Amino acid sequence: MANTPSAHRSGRPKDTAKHEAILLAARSLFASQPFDLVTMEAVATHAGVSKMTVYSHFRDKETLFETIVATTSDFMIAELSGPDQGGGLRERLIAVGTAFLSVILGSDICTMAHTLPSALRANPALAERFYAAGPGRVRAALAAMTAAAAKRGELNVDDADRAADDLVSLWEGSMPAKIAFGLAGLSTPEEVRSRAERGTDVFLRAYRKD
Amino acid sequence: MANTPSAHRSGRPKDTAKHEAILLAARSLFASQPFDLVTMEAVATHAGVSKMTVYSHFRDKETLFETIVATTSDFMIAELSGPDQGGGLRERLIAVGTAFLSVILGSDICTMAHTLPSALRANPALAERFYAAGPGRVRAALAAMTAAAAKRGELNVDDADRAADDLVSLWEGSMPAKIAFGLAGLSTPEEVRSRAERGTDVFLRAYRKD
DNA sequence: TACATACTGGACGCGTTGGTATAGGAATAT
DNA sequence: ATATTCCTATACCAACGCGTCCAGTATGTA
Repeated sequence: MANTPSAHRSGRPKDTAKHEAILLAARSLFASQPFDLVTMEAVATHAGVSKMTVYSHFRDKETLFETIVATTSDFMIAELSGPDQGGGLRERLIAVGTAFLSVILGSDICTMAHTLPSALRANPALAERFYAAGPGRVRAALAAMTAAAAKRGELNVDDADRAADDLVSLWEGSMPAKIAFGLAGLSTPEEVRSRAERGTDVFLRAYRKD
Repeated sequence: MANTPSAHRSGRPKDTAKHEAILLAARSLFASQPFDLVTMEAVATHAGVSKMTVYSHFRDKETLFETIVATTSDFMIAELSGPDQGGGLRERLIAVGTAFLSVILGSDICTMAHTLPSALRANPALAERFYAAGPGRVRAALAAMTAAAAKRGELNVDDADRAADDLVSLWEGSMPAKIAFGLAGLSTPEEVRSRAERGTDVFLRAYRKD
């Protein structure tokens, strides 16, 4: 667990600015390279802090990494729980798709999310939590939305889970693979929006009630 | 480069069986864990061979890894260059999809293909080659197929590249992500076939000429 | 002021790993 | 038979990275 700077009885309190600087530097480094290549020395240097200070705020490297993952996971959940209600089906799907893609393709999380799995072969529980908080959560929500739309007669879906799978796949396209291979960088908000619209339209062409 | 066992002028020739054993062990290890965690000692032990023998067959760790990647890449190309001609459009697409998915989801390549990118941040040329030999090659072939089908009036495609992207995405679904996160293992041939058929059908529903 | 805690900077122990050196034994071509 | 090359086993080196210790200094509370 992290040593969150809390109330002290006496003495000099921990510098919360340094705490944040360490987290920021660590996030940046973990996002740009796999776990094993990130050195605690680099984290300290990048944060403008002594290595001992890093160890004073976080017990060890794994604890630091877990803290980053946990806060990132929380951020994803917060991002995705926003757009629930809205106009028509197409607009609602595009809104969810935009929120999802902006996290997956448009933030510094994206590189980390794709270097994470290979680094977490030894920690499956954490990987599962990460997946559940991200793509898994979105798919579940989308399955519910498509099922409801089918009940209203707007869509023609046999299997809601598979339909949700298809929709997410159409949104993402080949971007995750390209990012994982280092052949694509961060997407702009315009690209994200465009992908969400196009994927949604293709999805509706395949699943529309005619 | 690999020291392929070649003709000798005199003396004891290199044992090709050991050469293969080293490659097999290395492939298995590189497939199950990222580059940095694979030790040459483990390769030697796993191959039932002395560490010195490994270095006698391959100059260093990177050369060994490159050899694995190159042969794997060649294997992908060979697998995918098979199904070109066939019956109707749907059958041809399903054939290509099955060949593609059986490599991506059904062979030991799949785990390596997803641990590879994070290990190759420092070697973009190799990553690009690997991508081009796999998904890139399929996408190019599919773009040509869909463009031809559109010209024949069978499909309604505005952008052949994007259509190919959509088709591959529908084939893959969430499987690459799940594999990367260790939440899914090798797929059976039946699952591969099923995914190829379903993805193709959804694609055709979205892009059929009506 | 006195005390307690945070931070720095460097040095270091320890384990791991890539790669080398060496010595002895085994297999094969000539 | 002999030279040559392969293979093994072990010891060894250098580099690296995590985590710790320590002495000194800065900065807060009581």
